[in-house]
Amino acid sequence: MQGKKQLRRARVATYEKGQARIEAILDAAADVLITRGYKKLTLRQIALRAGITVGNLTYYYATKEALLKDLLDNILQTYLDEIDRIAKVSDDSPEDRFVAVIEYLIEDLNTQRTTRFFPEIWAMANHDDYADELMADMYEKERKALYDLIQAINPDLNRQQTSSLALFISSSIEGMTMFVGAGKKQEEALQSMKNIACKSFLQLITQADPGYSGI
Amino acid sequence: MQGKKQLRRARVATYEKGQARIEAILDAAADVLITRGYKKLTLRQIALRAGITVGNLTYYYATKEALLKDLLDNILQTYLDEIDRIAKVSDDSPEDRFVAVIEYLIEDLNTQRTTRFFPEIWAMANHDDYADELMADMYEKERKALYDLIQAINPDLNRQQTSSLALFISSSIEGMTMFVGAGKKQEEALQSMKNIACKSFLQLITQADPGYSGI
DNA sequence: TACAATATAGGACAATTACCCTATTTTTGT
DNA sequence: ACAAAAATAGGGTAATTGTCCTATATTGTA
Repeated sequence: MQGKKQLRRARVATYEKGQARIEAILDAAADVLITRGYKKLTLRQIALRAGITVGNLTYYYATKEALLKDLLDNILQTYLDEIDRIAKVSDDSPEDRFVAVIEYLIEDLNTQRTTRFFPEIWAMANHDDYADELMADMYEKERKALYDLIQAINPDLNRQQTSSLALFISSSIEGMTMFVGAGKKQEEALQSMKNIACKSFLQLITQADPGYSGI
Repeated sequence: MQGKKQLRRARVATYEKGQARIEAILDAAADVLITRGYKKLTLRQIALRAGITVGNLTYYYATKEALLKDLLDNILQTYLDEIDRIAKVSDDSPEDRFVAVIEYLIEDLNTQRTTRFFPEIWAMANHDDYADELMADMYEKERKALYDLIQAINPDLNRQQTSSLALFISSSIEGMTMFVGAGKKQEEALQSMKNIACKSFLQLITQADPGYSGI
């Protein structure tokens, strides 16, 4: 039907050595993307960083596209797992869990992995359907976690209000990526941002008359 | 001293034709960057879009780097001019001017020029010192405009509090770039975001006891 | 109208890229 | 221990890239 390549994923590595190699390749790719950027994310750079030859690299990933898919899957899943883990700690009150999630997301900006990787993905998503889809999935799940927490804090909010708040909160935090945290000029401002964010978000959620009914 | 190229800017075009050509080149480059992304931003693509030959293109820009500098300067300056223009309308109350700036920034997300261009710049800034510097300058000026408005609304806030608020507000809005507006799934949410943002930001500014004094 | 400056086209170039192919080495199950 | 499978290395290739060069065409002005 279409002229696309068949192999959309990594070769199935049966031996332990092969499995470890695939991990090493993905680690190397992430490292190149973070330190050198998407433009320099070449098979040769990846192979070099992984300590193997290009021939060996293409044995595991027949196409660069397949490698990229695995790389994105891999990294985004890490973040989703962490969000789920934190949001589901049921010991604390909804407010405490909400604050914990917000603080985790903002503190995560202290890692170069986050501050460098996400802008690359956002740019990729502008022109790569797969990256766009995967990113949309991730943020949808993040908003779902926020949605549930907001509902638990203030059940009087309707669906529309809760969704809008989740979207506002999620995008607010993502926006800090370019300004605070690892390697940024406003690095020391991270604590202030946490304080303002928590205070402001909780105020939005708990106030009786939310004047942002939407549409 | 260093082996860098000399020509950091466009050739000085003395004739009208040359001036118009440089504009056409920058327009074409912006178009390619927005529609195809940084990876496809090649001299051949730019020349094609501008309707000239590569030979002619390199006559005006001896290096790709020089073209990129002019391109970034050009686009970022557009945004700065607009922010200045709006913030300095002195007829209205500080609150009204503040809301006008916030609404302008969010409504601007309805243009593909904004939603596509900025993620590309953010990614570039991660690995290109010039892009990083230029971007930092632009946002610093944006925060300065917000700083003045916040101070006018609530003079009781100290420097630290005002700066933190400006940073929070600015980054909050930038974060919406990936989620609402032109070509995004949450496109219809733009109005909700405007409402929530204005309400929330004004609340932060005007409340008597800001518990986010920071460091 | 000449003529010098400016603008344009077209091709050549070395470097880099993703991908492919084949020969060789290493690993594993029997 | 041995054969089959898996893993690895190394080189080859066509396509694309930024830059350079030279020959014409166009323009403004003395």
